[in-house]
Amino acid sequence: MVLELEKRLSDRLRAVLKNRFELDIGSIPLETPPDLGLGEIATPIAFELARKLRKAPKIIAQEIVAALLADLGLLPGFAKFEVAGAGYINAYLDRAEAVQLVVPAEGRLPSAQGHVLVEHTSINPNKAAHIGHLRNAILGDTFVRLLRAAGYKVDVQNYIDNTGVQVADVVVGFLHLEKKTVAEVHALVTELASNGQLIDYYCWDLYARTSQWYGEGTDEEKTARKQLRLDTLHLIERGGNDTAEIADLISTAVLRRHLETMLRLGIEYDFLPRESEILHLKFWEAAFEKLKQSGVLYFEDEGKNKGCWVMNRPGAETKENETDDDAKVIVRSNGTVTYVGKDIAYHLWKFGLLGKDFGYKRFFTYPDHECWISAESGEPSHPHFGGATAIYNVIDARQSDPQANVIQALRGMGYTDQADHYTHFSYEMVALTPRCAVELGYEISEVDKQKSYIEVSGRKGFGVKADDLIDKLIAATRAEVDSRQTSHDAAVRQKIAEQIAIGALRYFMLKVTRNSVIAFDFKDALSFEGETGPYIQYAVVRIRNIFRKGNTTPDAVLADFAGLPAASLGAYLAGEANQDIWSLWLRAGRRSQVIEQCIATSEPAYLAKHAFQLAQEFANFYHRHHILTEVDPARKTFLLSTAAIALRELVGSLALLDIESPEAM
RNA sequence: GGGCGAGUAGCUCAAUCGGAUAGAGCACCGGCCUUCUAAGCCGGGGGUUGUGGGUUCGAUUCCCGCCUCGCCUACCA
Repeated sequence: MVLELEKRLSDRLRAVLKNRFELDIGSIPLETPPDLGLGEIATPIAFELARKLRKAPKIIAQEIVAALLADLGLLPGFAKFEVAGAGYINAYLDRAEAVQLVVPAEGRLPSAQGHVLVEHTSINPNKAAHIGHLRNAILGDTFVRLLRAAGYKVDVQNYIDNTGVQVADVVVGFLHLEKKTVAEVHALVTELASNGQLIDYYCWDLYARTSQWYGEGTDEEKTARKQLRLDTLHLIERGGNDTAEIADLISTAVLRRHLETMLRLGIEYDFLPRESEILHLKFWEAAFEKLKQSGVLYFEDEGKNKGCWVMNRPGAETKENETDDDAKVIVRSNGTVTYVGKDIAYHLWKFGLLGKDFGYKRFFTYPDHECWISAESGEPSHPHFGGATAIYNVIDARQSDPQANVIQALRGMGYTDQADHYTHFSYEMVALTPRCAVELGYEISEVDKQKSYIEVSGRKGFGVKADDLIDKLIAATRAEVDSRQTSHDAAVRQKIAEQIAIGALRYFMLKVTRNSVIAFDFKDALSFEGETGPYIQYAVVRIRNIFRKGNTTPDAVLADFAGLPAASLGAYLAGEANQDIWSLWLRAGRRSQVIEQCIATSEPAYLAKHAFQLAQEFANFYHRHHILTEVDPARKTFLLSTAAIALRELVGSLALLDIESPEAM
């Protein structure tokens, strides 16, 4: 509703400025006044025009308002306009008309065009997922839901680096610390699965042990171990040997665990491109030719990068006949390609610019769709991925440099449109508070104790595993549900506890904007009061109880609502006494506006905030108006309608955050 | 050294393109359950927005200097 009315207003303002002042203003700045006494929509446009027109802003505002009022019929939904302060123009909505716009639909946007590819999660398949990975996946998954709500066709990808050093490190652990053969590793994977034990947990410890082992022993031993690590990496990259087989076995088993963990949070994927295929299907070779042809890569024959193929960094000033030692190495002097090089090839594929494709195999089945994985020679019949018009990479802020290099390469090759539609959806890490680290039994240094947070480290095995956190949250909510829901049986209580726990976790990760570090603490994460998922879910449960006790349904109530005359609607929404009700309707009418804002800024936190504020306004309404004891039947219908719309908007907003709305709590 | 980000209430965070009186939650203090669920509501104290300048009708927001913190900056992936 608000989005629609804002569009009407800015169109009308543009027309007024054109007719009256012969001005063509591209976009009219609109904002929300600080309180409802000053209207619902405001514009400070008169301030901007003051200098251009050589007039006081107040005079300009008065002229604009006079023009708007003269043709008020051209602006359905608006009641009046006023000049306030030094020159603000405040618009007051026709409240009865506005709520009638909210009832039929909210959350719809003019359908967006385009095929979008979102990549998220992308955990190295060598250990269990931890809280940092949860932030990534939850952010990505929520953004996918927002894009789909706006009408985009979206494919969800989870990139799997199954041939990297991290996988190599656990393979070194299996081969040289545990001295296992391929057959023994195979047996271990089977045995763990049959005992209900988790391979990713097993690898979590082994990876930490191996990392520690590299740094132990004499200098000679250290050098030898380092070499062992490199040799193992190369064997895995090459493929077709026992070492690579172990890597494949482990990374596939761990990957499956990651998909299971994420599914607990309702997160699903469409395609899992793997680095092994990027290597074996020679994506890089194809990209290398294009990069050389376009001049993005050049051979350095001087300076510290002598013998390498390099590219200039974004913003680098290139001087004639001078070696740029700051250039990014893409092909090393020994002929091997760096990570960024492979990433450029992969991103050319994402935009359909590489001239090559993966093979595809089925990998994981969700209730309503299949998740595919890359393969050298796949199934004959398969969907096609890649060839997107816009991409979003949910990757933490520490990788902004390599991401910028990939974008720079695309731009350098002349793919400016693609570069413009390449979004590094960056976010800050999840760290632990020192208190939390101590609670988990880690020994931390005096220096770390003074910090407000400590970075988690898979290498050190330092962190909170995702499944452990989810289990802990469910246990905590289950205890609470058991004490409240004595009439429900255990299965129902468990279901409710899971919905609340997952809701709390997702909200916890989403309420903070992307670029702030989350200092994780069990105290905050296990809190279900105040600005949390459960607070919002609680509002939903209360509304459902009203309908249950009132023996009616939202649909029935809204059908009656249609029969209410506009005049009585206006009366129910007018004045100071009803301001909380109007405020709730107004908030309910903002979903489309919020979705649009989230997409424009790549920031799901605005939707989380919106859902919370809506719940808060409902809680306020709930305490001030006792609905079921209202004696005037028409007003009772109106109050019930207010609850019905609040319910619809709360459930709808939560669904976009993939937070379920329990029946009881 | 260079690049990026951050510094806002005791703590954790918001604040739309530069807009009106800088807002929430937690914590603390005081009230509210025979009423549609108290995972709730109401009230209270709490701020020189790191610091010094500048730009202008207007700065938490933009520019410059300084201070503090984090991350990135390898022929690692």
